[in-house]
Amino acid sequence: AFGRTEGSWRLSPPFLVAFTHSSFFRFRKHALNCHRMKPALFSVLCEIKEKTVLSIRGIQEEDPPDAQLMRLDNMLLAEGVSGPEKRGRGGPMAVAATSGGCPNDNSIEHSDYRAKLSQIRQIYHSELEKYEQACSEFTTHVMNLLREQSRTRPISPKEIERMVNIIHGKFSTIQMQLKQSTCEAVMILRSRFLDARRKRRNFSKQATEVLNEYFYSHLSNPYPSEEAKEELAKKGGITVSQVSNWFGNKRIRYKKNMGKFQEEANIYAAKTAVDATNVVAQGNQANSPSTPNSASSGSFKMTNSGDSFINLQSLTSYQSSPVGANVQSQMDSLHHVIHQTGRYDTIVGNPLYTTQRIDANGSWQDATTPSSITSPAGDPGSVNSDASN
DNA sequence: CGTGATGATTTGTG
DNA sequence: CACAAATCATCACG
Repeated sequence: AFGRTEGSWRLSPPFLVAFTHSSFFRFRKHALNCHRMKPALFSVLCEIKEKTVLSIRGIQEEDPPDAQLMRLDNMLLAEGVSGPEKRGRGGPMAVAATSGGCPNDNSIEHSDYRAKLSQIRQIYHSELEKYEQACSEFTTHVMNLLREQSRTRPISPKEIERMVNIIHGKFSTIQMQLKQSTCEAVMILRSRFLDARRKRRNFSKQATEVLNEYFYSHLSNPYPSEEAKEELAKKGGITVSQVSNWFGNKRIRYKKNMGKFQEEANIYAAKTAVDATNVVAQGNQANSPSTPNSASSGSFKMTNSGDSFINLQSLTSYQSSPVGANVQSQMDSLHHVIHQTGRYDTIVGNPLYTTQRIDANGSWQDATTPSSITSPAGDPGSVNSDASN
């Protein structure tokens, strides 16, 4: 009767047969109860029972795979399969819309993942519920049978309890199977999602625009702060980690061969330098070190004083005395503006001081270069004399 | 289909 | 943990 409800659980037939057979006795029960030998028979049965039950008693094995079940439980909980039901299931709707106005493919993939996960969760929960229901049903059924039989044969409450425990044990192993397969499904889904995440989609025009703008206007120190990253992420409709990835890739690739990026650099520098040039030009004339530029330098660390010094040095014809390091971003822009306005004809295939600036410096990251700070006149115009006429 | 561009991941370092 | 560098895997284009 039990196996009929759902074919999937594997209860061994003998386990069930023992109880279904009891109906066979039913029609004789009355006769038996009324039999005059019944008390005697009962006592005999009790006697036999007395001997056998003790031997059975010792087999109260506690299941050792308890730890594994805990592990599965924990994983399911961590994966959000078990635990509180979060949202409506299944629907391909409901995407956590990104703040940017851009169609973000990542969220699409994510929602797909979520949908499938919730599907798994739904199945898991319904199965679990079914199991529990069936378990309690079966338990009460068995208990009723045993109670009924206890009138004809000796059955102590302890035994009933033990029986119930056995049943629960059986069902819990089934549950564990369910949990295990659910875990597997989640793992498969997860790995597939990770693979899918690796599937790359190019950023939107807007995103690359914003990122490149920042990169080339902070070329001497292209390390956006956390805030700046968030800002860029918001503007570009991508995540902060994507911004970080982008800058990591960009830095390494830019450094690797800068000639390839010259055109791009000029484009973006010209784009952002329009306002910066004015400020710089004024700043140059006034030569005021304390003028805080508003546009390009937000909240930056600017720890590379050596770098900035070299930058300024490369423009000695414009800058008579050292200025605050926060002007350097405008310098970066200015570099390219000069390229474009002054020597744009010769720029092709000839990476000028931009290249050499980086080369002379070695890298962005640790721009200590202690030598040039104390002795600025060490190698005066070797690098930049041609560029700054 | 080959190839460079490009986003993401991995590995190693401080 | 942020970053550099190497590497992977896909995209986009001829």
